[in-house]
Amino acid sequence: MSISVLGYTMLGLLARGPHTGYDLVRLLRRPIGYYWTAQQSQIYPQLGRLAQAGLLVFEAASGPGPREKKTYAITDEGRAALATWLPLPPGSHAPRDELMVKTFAVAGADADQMRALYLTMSDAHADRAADFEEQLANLHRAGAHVPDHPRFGNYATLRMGVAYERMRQEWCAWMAAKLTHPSPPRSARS
Amino acid sequence: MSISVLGYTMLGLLARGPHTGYDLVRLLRRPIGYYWTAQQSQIYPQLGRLAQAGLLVFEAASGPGPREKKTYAITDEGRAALATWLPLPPGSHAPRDELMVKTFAVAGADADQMRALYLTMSDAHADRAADFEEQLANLHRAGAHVPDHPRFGNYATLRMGVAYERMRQEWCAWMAAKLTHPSPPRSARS
DNA sequence: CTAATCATGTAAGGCGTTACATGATTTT
DNA sequence: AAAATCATGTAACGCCTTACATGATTAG
Repeated sequence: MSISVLGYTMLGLLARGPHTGYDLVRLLRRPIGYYWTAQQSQIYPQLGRLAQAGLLVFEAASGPGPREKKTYAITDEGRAALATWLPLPPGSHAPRDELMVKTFAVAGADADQMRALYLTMSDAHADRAADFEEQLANLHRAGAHVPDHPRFGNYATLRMGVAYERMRQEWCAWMAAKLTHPSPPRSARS
Repeated sequence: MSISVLGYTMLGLLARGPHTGYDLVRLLRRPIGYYWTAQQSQIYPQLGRLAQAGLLVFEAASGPGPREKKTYAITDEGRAALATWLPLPPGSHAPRDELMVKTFAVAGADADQMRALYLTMSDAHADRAADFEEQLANLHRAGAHVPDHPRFGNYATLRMGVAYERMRQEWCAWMAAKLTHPSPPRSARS
């Protein structure tokens, strides 16, 4: 009976305005998708559960396909449930950082190959940081850096994204440097 | 048939020396547990699968309880499988950052309550950073900052831990400051 | 005419969590 | 005498991923 994090995530999205399930799939990609993801197949059953709990209502209209198109809107009960959940300390979710697992066991692989991995990851994080910074600049221009702005949530989460990607990029570069031979391997010259 | 990340994590641990399943449960807690976790109930079936694949072998001895105590050791095939997997780019795992979900929907809750949440989290991250820094200092003293050291993997992952906790702490403090009233609410003095 | 977009669902299977179950040895 | 530690497993349930299934409208 209790609502999952995905349920609250969707509630948070619908608190900004009514949407279809299809809309939610798209809205969950950016920027929330950087922090929580869900497959399309999870959305529709979850919408059903939230509606059954009275946190959402929907209006059905004839849709493009064989089924009806349903537009969901949050109810007062839904808003209340969200407002109760938000200030609660987050439950600790299982960390899943595969690169750190590899790093822990780094001694078990070839150093040059591992260095290449960290260089690749460093570049990937740099690219992502640049992307996030651009989005952040756009939001700033739109005034979303002010807490009262309706998209301040987007701004704040993206700020975390930038900080994270930069930190990660630096760590990967540090790691690659550590794995660089102090004197590069050449033909033996005693 | 393919080996899960947990399987490789356990292989990485056993690459350092033979252990029982019980040992692995403990070893998975620190520092790997900061980046990947598993329940005890996952360990034993996984050990069975790895042994069946020929990546591990075990010696059985009479144990304290009703069952035999099995000590697992990595095989050459196991070492080879690990060495192949390590330099591969990590698969992207579903992000699960509940605090960012809450942040995205921050407008839906009372600002003072949310500020209290971010302050609590800021303190928690500061404590964790201090803990990690102490562990890191101990490893440094033991010489684990050198890539050839057998516990360099511990050192490198902890370094990420410190950077992460500091970054996170700063962000939480920033967020709390943002939610602080520019002029605190008093009795109206028009 | 073909492909993409809009739109909603179901089914099978894997992974992970919580809880249950047993029992000897060592520490308090 | 009680509690913690050592030690290995099973069962039920839920969440998530992958894949399947349908079909109208719009864009190229």
